[in-house]
Amino acid sequence: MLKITKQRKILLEYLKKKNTPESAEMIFLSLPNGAMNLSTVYRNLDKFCEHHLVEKYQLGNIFYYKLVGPEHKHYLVCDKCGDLIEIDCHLSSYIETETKKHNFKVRNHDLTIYGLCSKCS
Amino acid sequence: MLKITKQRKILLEYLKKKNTPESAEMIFLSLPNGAMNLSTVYRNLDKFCEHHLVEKYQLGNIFYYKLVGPEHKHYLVCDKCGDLIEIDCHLSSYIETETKKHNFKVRNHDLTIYGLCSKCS
DNA sequence: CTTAATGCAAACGGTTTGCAGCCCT
DNA sequence: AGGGCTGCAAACCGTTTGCATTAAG
Repeated sequence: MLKITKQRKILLEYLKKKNTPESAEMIFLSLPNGAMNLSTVYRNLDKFCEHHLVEKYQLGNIFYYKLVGPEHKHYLVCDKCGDLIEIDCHLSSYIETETKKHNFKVRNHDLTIYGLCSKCS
Repeated sequence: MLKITKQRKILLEYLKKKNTPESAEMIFLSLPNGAMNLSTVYRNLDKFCEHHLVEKYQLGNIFYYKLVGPEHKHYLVCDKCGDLIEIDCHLSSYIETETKKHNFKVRNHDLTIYGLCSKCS
């Protein structure tokens, strides 16, 4: 089970408010000074992932974390300003037919669309 | 324009044979000993990307490179053995409708499906 | 009590970069 | 001849890890 520590409460509370994918460093810098160590942020985010409380994405070389919501989502990433725009996932039937062809047992999937947002284009 | 050097010929020839996504290191290790430096592999792969000869993917912390083909493809990635299985992309209409909603100008997209391949499950 | 979580600092590893010399054109 | 390309080694940077200390159950 997951021990409830001061740091974990702070982290979960933060993630609950900001419900967009955020990097460990973004989170760390947003927290009150000295709230916890950067490695604690990393370790706890990974712990949360193990317990399926949080999902881990990857954009560029950076991992982004987000509380798992009831709905699976994807993101439009702006090349210029880096903004993330959430879109609904309607891929289940496509993924099912394609993976069945290869007898592949799906665990997860990840779609990212790159381009320019309305402000930047 | 792109200067034709010994190293670039070797690289392109290699990519042409092996038409699956490969990491810089995989490529480097596959080349005859001393064919070129690792940083030359990286620099040239990136150069090729700039010139749209090569596409750059990202799986885990590693970049994969592949000669651009006429068709856009996606990959099933096996959690266990790391194998890549190519599937066709049928996402254009989904992406078009979703991005139009947000006035987003698409440059590229990337779908990766994780799970277990037939051998490993 | 005893086991897991934390802080700190150092390591990691894939990728990038600075620089001197070399090679295409 | 000159600007791009290469090799080498060092830097980079987000992430991970080892270890001594602290706190949760």
